[in-house]
Amino acid sequence: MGDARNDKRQDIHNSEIPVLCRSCESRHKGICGALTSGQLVELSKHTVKSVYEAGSEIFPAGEKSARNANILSGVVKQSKLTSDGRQQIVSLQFAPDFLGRPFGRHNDVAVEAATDVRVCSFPASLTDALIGETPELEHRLHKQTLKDLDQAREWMLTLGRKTAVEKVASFLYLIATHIDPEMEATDKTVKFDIPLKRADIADFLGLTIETVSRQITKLRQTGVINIIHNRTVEVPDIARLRRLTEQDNG
Amino acid sequence: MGDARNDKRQDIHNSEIPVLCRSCESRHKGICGALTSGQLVELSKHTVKSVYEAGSEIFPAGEKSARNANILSGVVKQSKLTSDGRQQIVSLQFAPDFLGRPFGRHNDVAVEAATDVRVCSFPASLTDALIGETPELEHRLHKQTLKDLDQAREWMLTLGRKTAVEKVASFLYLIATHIDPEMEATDKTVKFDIPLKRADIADFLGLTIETVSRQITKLRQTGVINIIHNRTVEVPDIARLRRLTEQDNG
DNA sequence: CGTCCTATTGAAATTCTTCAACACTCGTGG
DNA sequence: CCACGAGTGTTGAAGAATTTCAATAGGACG
Repeated sequence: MGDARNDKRQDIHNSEIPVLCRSCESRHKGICGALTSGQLVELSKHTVKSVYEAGSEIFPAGEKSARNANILSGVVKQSKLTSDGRQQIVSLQFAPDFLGRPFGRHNDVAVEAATDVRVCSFPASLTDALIGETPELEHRLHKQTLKDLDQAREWMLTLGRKTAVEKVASFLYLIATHIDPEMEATDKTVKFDIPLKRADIADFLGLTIETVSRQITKLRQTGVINIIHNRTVEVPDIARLRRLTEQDNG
Repeated sequence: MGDARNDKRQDIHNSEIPVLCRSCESRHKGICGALTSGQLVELSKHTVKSVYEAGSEIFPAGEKSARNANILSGVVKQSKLTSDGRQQIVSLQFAPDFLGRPFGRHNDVAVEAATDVRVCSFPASLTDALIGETPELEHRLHKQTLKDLDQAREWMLTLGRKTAVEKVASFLYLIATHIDPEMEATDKTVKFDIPLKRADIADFLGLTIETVSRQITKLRQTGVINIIHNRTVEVPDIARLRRLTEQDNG
């Protein structure tokens, strides 16, 4: 990050870092990088690693979650429901993102595993206490919230103003660039697995399953993508896909 | 807020508070409440009050804004554009919200006055410096960012999964409850001015002007609202309007 | 082998948009 | 005082995009 505020990390020696945290991405890119080794030791005493199967619920909607977590691997979806059951996915999150709300705010969003997911969870009260003693921790959480806000607003443009093909192209482009950020620049063929099933893609794009399927077919027929298998996609020309995210001819 | 972290405000005496700030809503409900009187004096030396006419640009899109601001009055819209000119409003903001991005992050959003707007602006570098010395300030900014994120996600559900009538009802309900938060509970007839023109409402809802107009007509014909004048609306039964935000029959 | 889950495809129905015409308000200037 | 034009909002009819309903196919698993 090159952030001057990270100075306090200097007192961390590898030998003092809990085994649990040694190889964890959150310690570098995630929020745990704001903590001293002493704090990490304290945190790790209350920490549980767990695994959620694809489709299972991590935190229920509409409750102050008693625990927070860091994503270790997998993709997490957050979704909202209307009273009559229509669903909208409002966020996809990847390792090493933080899950849950600080300050006891309740969050009217259901948190579910989209793929199999591994997380490292700890009591929410502990997060709040650590925030109180470590401004750098709040700073990191704040930066993630700003990033989440940017992504939400970017997606509002997609939901409100893009056509069905553009939406599907935007989704594929989002996944491709999240799997490997380098991918944005490359001119080589790019191959990846879509971490969602069609129903989830539809709920993320504000479309029906059928429309998603038809648009994928259209992208395949025009050579923008190759479908290796339902979930496995090849993109021969990522720049062409990116162009399609904003103009459905092209 | 009843927040224990506000202790440092005890050293503020009214006599020491800059004239500029004395009657400002931001000092209580906004971010300035995190500052000591000394910091307020310092801030006020670099502060400018300005007025923007409805439709004028406050900060351009895609630049690191050199200044930040607090809204004193009026409604501010933030919008995103596709390369071919389609527009989506991603946020409406009211006094005493903070405008601009801390930490020199650039923000790919155009900030415009929806109504006539008064703001109190100051150099972004000063905000960053104050954040460094006052954790409570970052805490308040963080809380506003969390609120913005919740609103963005709520609106994603509206954009992705609601019908045209539901969208317009959601918009009217949003405005009604923002004009006066008490309004949510009342069973009396509620009257207010819509702060946006039809084109803006359309850009906020992901619809066309014509569809917005037709849905407003429909709501009028079914007695859900009375149109006093183009921008002036009466809602006889706010609970009925709220019900319409999630099911277009009702 | 049958069943469940996931995904695709077709045809009809619906919703929303596009294009076009018209109405209202407000300010300017003859 | 009235005419004119710009900006804003409404309405109708035709067209396009997406959804809905229905049928089918493939894979995973007991």
